[in-house]
Amino acid sequence: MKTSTKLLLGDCKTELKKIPSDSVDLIFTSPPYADNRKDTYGGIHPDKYVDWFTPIASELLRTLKPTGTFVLNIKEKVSNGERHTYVLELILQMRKLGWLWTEEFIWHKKNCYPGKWPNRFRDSWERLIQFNKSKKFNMYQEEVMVPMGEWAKSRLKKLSETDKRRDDSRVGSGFGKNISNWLERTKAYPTNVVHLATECSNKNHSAAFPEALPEWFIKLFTKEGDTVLDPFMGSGTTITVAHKMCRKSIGIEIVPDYYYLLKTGIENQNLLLLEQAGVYAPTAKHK
Amino acid sequence: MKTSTKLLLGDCKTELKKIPSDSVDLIFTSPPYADNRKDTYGGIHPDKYVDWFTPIASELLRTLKPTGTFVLNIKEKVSNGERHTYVLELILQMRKLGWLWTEEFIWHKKNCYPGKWPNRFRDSWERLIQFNKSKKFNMYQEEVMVPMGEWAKSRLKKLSETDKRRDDSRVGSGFGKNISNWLERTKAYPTNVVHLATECSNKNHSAAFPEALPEWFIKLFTKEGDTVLDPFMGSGTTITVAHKMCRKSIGIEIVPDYYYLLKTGIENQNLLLLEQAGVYAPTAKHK
DNA sequence: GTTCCGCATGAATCGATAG
DNA sequence: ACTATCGATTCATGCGGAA
Repeated sequence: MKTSTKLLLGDCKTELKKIPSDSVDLIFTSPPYADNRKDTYGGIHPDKYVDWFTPIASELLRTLKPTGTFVLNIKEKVSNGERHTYVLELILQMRKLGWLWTEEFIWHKKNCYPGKWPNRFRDSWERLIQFNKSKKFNMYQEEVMVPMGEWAKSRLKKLSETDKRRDDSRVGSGFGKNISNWLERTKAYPTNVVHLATECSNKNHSAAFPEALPEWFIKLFTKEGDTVLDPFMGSGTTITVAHKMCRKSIGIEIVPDYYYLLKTGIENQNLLLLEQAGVYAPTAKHK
Repeated sequence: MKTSTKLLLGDCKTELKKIPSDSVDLIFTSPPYADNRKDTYGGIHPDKYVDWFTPIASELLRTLKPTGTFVLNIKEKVSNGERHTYVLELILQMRKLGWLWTEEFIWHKKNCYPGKWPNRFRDSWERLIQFNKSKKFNMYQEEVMVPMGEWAKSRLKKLSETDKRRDDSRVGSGFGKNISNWLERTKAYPTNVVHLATECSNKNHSAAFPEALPEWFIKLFTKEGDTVLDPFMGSGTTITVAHKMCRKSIGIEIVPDYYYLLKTGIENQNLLLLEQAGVYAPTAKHK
């Protein structure tokens, strides 16, 4: 299982040129939202957002394999009491560049930012816009199947608890195998709404999105050994997950602190894997 | 409690002209999606959708009160493997006409249409796009508050007891006022994701959306006696709900069958109300 | 070892105040 | 008039210490 993680320090507009054409299976990224991250990408003004993103989108199109997918996590800000239109304009612009707008997934955030205003409710969803280079792209739907509705879920829960108790008195009866059959039959294909909580107050790293989010799309659009690209790496959630899932990955980050933090993190992770191999492999022999 | 329901038979583009300016508090509608309802509005081609809707949007803007709200339920079709862009273009066009794009709610359908395709999942959400005529509009947020999450509820209960004790030792510090705020907090404001089930297999009428959907927005944006308009009435869900909720309403429908069906339905409903009044009012006297 | 509670913390938004 | 900063508002979640 050979994986590699390549990290690039710099502005993705230029760093992307180092990546060969038709080489990436999945681009999953969350670019700085307009007027955010002032310290890094200069806090792009909403009105300039499309112009800023256009050359990057072109480079991304070049690097993606024809069978690959680009998932863009973004949400428009409120500006002067209205939702700003730069995301809508961005989608139209991307199509002009040659991207296909295949789908729009919704990330329904279980725990969204609090607050109260006279004219609007809390914003609890973000866009996950799926673009493709061609109509034929890889999609591994079975990898993200979910347990069926609450009815089946609760029933299974009780069933399995009963079975646990029964299992003590029925060792080796082959009953467990039936259960696993049940489990597989109660799975269904998901929809285009992903319902996940954000990971806040995580001491070590505060990411824009939870690991489960890139994990879901990496499972859906890549297989082991494929290449995942995140041109706006940030704290590196996408890259970390890709690495854990045995995908090759390329991350680009403009802030040195983030870059070096993740570089060290990945190196430690590799070391840990080596250690574990060193620890567990021999003990297994002693059995 | 005087309510009225006015039903108009015809193309809303012309029928809307009969409605006075600045007279409507809420427009809630689900227009025929592109290429749907071929028999009625001629199955508007996706590429012509914005042009077709523009004059209607202008008329709607005229009829709405400055404090009113327009909620548009719509979702783009898949066309040639891509999501069509007519909804995005429509939003941009509406702003050119003078509408403010205040917010986009998501209707997350609990039970969405079944199906399986190799390149996409089932579509389980629709847009509920909120437009306004001015930045100051009526919004009755308390009307749609929801029970807090189980976790917060149990914790708050205990927290408030601690605070009660503290309150005894701090009389007159103005602290008590905050406490009473917290004590009554068993409900929370909702978010901009509305999570409702579709009404499937309703024998008599197949509506585009469940009654709970217009009900939520009617509660949120109008009070009793206000006027609700649905220019694409269809089977009349919005109008029926508005009538039940003691709002005045205006419905426009181009298909005679739908029009007469609802006309009869509303008349029967009124008759029922009269009957009930006739039955129960006298018995009350005998008590 | 559980369960319970206190606390910090968010890709937020508005309105007021200040340059 | 137009932009920049700041405080107030609010709620689900995970962590860590306590019973």
